[in-house]
Amino acid sequence: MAAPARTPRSTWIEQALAALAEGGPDAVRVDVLAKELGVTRGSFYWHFKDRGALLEALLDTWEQKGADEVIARAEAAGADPRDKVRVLGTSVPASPLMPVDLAIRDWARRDPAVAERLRRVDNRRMDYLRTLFRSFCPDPDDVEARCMLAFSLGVANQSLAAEHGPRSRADVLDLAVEYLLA
Amino acid sequence: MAAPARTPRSTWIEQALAALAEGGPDAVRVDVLAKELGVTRGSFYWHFKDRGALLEALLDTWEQKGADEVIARAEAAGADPRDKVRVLGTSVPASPLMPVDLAIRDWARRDPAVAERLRRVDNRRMDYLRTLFRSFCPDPDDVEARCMLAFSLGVANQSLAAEHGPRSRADVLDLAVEYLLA
DNA sequence: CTCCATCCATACAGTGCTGTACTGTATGGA
DNA sequence: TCCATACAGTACAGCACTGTATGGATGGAG
Repeated sequence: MAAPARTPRSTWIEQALAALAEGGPDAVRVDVLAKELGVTRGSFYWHFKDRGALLEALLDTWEQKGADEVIARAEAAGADPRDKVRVLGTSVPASPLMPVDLAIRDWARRDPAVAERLRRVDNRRMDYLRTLFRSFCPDPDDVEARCMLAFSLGVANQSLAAEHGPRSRADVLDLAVEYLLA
Repeated sequence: MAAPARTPRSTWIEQALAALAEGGPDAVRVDVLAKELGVTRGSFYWHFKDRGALLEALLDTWEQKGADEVIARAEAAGADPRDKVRVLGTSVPASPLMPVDLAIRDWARRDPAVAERLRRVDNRRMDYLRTLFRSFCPDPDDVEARCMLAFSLGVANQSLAAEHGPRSRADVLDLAVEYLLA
């Protein structure tokens, strides 16, 4: 048996995801991560060919669980598709994965390979959303419009700095979701 | 009279905005801009104290015209507030300022000073949106929900990689806007 | 014509990061 | 006991970029 890894690959990837969430891909620096993990870069270059390989690995893990985690949480909400949408409305903005998501979205704007991954993940999410809305909304155009609005709401929420007077953001989010479910 | 500046401050700022739009704040590099402009950094350090000063100037100019330009375009659309919203729906995604906007939005997530500027601009925009929706929508909760959705749509549109089958993105955008105007 | 302000070039020191080569070191299996 | 595996440390070369110091060049004001 091999000795248990002291700083296994997955640890580097996790730390990289955190760095990505905080500062974007440019903040994913090998020696910064090494310092945070309390080791030197000697360890890193045993696990990864180079910095690019880490970025690839990071995107791989994100792409795998990017769509599924959110969908699973919604599915756990019960039978009513409207309830599932409501759960998405409250859990998505609060998710710790959201900052990673936003960073990758920004990254995708300038890296076609990342854009391609994002396309796949977004399509999976959008397909799921459509199944939810279709179940209580007969007109396909209407479904598409509401899905687009719902998805936009989830994505943009974190980025919007606007305030709402007496209302909290969570209140407005609820109002918006109910508007889409009407 | 002084000789006309060969590479005036404003040129540096414009180029910096382009770089920001393409690669985020980390891509705003003094010597890269200098090469693009065909001069050396000697010129830059005559106009600006350091790289930080350029970033500040860049944010200043963005903040000034960030809200007003979009609003002006909507106001020029005629008298009907619904038409103004429609104009926003088609002109905002196509605007060349949109990439800058998105880059700043991402930047704001990690820089409180940028976040503060964004807050001011977003509030100006949101206030304007509210006046539009209020004119044909009596319930304040409803106004807030629709404004949030409309704003989200505008912001998220560029970042969403999802596809819509037979429909084009522009089609879906139209559908969504009409849904909000119903 | 001369002077001064404006603008740009050049050269240099310094920093932060990458990647590579090489050298330990702890652990478990043969 | 010896060796291979899985890490981790050290040292070095190199690159990209920053900021500074200094020295022109150019053109209008006097």
